[in-house]
Amino acid sequence: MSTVDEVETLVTGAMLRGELEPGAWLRQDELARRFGVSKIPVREALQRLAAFGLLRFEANRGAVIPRLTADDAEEIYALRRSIEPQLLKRALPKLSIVDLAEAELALRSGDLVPTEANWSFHRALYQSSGWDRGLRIVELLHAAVAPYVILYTEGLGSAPRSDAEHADILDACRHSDPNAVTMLLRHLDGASNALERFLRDHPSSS
Amino acid sequence: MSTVDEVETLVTGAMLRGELEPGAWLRQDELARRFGVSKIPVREALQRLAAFGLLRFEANRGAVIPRLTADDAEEIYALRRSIEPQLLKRALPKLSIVDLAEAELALRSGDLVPTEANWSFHRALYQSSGWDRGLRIVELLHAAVAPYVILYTEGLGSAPRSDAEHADILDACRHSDPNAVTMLLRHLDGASNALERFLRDHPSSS
DNA sequence: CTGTTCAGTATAGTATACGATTATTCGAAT
DNA sequence: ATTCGAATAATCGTATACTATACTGAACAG
Repeated sequence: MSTVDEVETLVTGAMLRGELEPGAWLRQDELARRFGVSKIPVREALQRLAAFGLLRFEANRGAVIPRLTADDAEEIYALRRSIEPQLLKRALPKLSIVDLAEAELALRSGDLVPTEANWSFHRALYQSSGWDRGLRIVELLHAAVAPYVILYTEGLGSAPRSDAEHADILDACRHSDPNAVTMLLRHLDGASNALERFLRDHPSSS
Repeated sequence: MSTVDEVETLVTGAMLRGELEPGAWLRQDELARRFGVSKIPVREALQRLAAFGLLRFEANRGAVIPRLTADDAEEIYALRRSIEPQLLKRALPKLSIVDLAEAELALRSGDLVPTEANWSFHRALYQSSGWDRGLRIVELLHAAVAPYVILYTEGLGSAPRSDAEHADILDACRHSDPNAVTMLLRHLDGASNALERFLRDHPSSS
């Protein structure tokens, strides 16, 4: 695994855990020091993430985590709803014991940040689809909304509604029940509505 | 526009025009010399493209244009069929004179490489959707299949079937006819089948 | 007191340099 | 003639170094 890969993993993880707030500037020297490398691999990793809009390079000002508008959230969830059900549909007949165990583990791990646990759960169910591009796109869509999902769930203590839906989906997956796909769609609808409502009520100060 | 952006545009364009064959190695020094810059911005641009799977970095061997399997093509077209109709649907009521003119221009420009003209046409119809992430994802999916589309259309002289479908779609768009969306879907189905058949008949030597 | 100019500082962006890894060449041995 | 291996060349990946741009704050003018 190259240095660039490692830095990318670390930064993506930080985003999924909500450690990088919207509007925050990523100081290249600081990241380089923190990871014990030079700026070069740091910049290359950031460019990868910028390719997906996970952060934005502004000329001579560096990389910033963009603030999302309600429209952004609408787009991101539209993309997720387009792609994720297909990933699940393809993975459903191929789901292994390991996949199911990982999904269950993600559900039980109360210590994880909810957004990271959420992605672990979804990834476990998708990873056997064999569609690497789609999986990667979806991961970064998750990371893009993570900072906001954390904002609106904090205080709620790991949304019980979402947890229940996850459990239901996992149950259906255990029986290779194709209803899992429509349940996933409804689950995404709920998440989408919640986030869009939050963003309209709390417009990020530019 | 930063140096990295320029290099990225040049390399993406080269891919869309099919100037970079599958399996080809991208020599960083050579690209740097060709563009009159150092390796650093070249590598950063390549990392952006690698993020989408448009090329792959192999440890200590550099960046290579991956060969597609029929499964890859299936995934790519599944993603395109998921995303592009939505882009068109959203753009349809907002299509401007300029968008339509650009689309028509792309149809008429017989001198362009077919894959580049094809993307010009589609982009013209999608760009008013306001969904930048989706647009970007779709562009790179186009670029990913371009080398193969060129292979199987060469000799055929700009597939007349596809051209006719484009003309029909454009016509529907002019009247804001929502049928344009289903026509687009069928168009993608046709392209998908053609490419998958080609790849199964001509499996790329690893 | 407010606005503006002008150093000084911090940071980004790119070029150069160099060790590390991989590919290639060429001669020797079978 | 073919294969093996060591020396050479080519290329990558990253660190260091330099330049350019943007931010900060103090001195000054209005």
